[in-house]
Amino acid sequence: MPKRTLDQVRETRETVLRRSADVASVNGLDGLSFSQIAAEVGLSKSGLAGYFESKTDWQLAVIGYARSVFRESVIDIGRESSNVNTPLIVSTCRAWLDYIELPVFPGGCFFAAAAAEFDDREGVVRDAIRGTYAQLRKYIAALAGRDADEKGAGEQTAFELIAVMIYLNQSLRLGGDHQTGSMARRSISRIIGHPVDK
Amino acid sequence: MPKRTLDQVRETRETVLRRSADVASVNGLDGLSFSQIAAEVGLSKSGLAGYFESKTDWQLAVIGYARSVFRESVIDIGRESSNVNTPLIVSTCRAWLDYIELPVFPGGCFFAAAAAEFDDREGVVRDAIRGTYAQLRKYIAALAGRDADEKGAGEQTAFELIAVMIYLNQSLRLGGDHQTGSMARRSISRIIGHPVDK
DNA sequence: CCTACCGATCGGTAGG
DNA sequence: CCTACCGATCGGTAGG
Repeated sequence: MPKRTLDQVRETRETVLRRSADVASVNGLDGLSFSQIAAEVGLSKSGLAGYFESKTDWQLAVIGYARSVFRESVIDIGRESSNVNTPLIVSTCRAWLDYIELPVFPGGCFFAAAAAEFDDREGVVRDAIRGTYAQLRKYIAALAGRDADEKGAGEQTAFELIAVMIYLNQSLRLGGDHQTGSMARRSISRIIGHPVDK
Repeated sequence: MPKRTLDQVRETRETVLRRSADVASVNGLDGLSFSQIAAEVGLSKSGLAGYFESKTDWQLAVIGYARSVFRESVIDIGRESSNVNTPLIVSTCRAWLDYIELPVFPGGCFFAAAAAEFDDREGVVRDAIRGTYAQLRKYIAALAGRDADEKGAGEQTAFELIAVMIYLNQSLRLGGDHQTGSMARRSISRIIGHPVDK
């Protein structure tokens, strides 16, 4: 008979992953250390490490968790707030702006940070980040391609939208630029052909 | 009488900074370690550390060196290759694309990597990176504003250009996307109102 | 510019 | 899930 129920284990794991994703959004996925996160969630270093096979396995689990946060904060909210006056691409861009500007993760967009950190290192972590971006590009391209004239216009729109979102995120995190928000909104409105301001 | 001439010291320092910038473009500015770079340039760890007051001072020197590389590779080449058929904004974008795609630094754009790494950490390193972006934005906005109708159009153009360049860089480094180059060129051509392909 | 060292921290494991 | 340990590496410094 286990000392902790399966639900308790699941809850601890959830707490660990949430805290890990928050820290990784600021310090990077390599900036995660077992000892630091363990202290923050009230475990011993080895107690925490026991939840994962290795640091890489831990990083993959954190990426999976961050993906679920992005899905809930951007994709799902975008779907729920679309209506007859608000096409899905517009409501999704609004949820996306909120995700970046709130920000949902304390270090801003988790995937912008993770991509820059791992984009030159081969391995399963980079593969997971690449897959996340590929899936996002495909989803946004499908939304944008619905009311497009030319073939390939959806892909082009998705490329430009992601570019603006990444630079908006970087500029907000770096600080010192008070025009960023309005310039990003002007670009997004032009790219999707619809005002993005509420 | 010093054992090494001032020119030799300057040459060693140049070698150290070039190698440091190359490594930092891949592993990040925090990924630099005295022992690793020292071994690569044939110095002892303390021999290398003696060139700088601290690791932070070293990172600032590397940023300054990377700035000179960007200036020579993008700003200066852009100026030299402008002519009656090629506005400065166009030739600069072409040099910029080369800087990213060659790539000049083995890890792609040094400043895209540095910004993502330090954008959440207060201090002189972040300040230096922010200043570099601010200067670039101002320069590009001035180029783009020359033949613009509206006021503020130059700033908007600079914002969108940098966004596309950053995402082009990220997508190339992450790999697996064969459309990136042509999509970036299509965006850039539209943003500056002039075909960027040679 | 070198060797030799400092304390701190890392990921990981042994053993319970 | 804990304590206690491993070898490796870090930035930095003492002393020459």
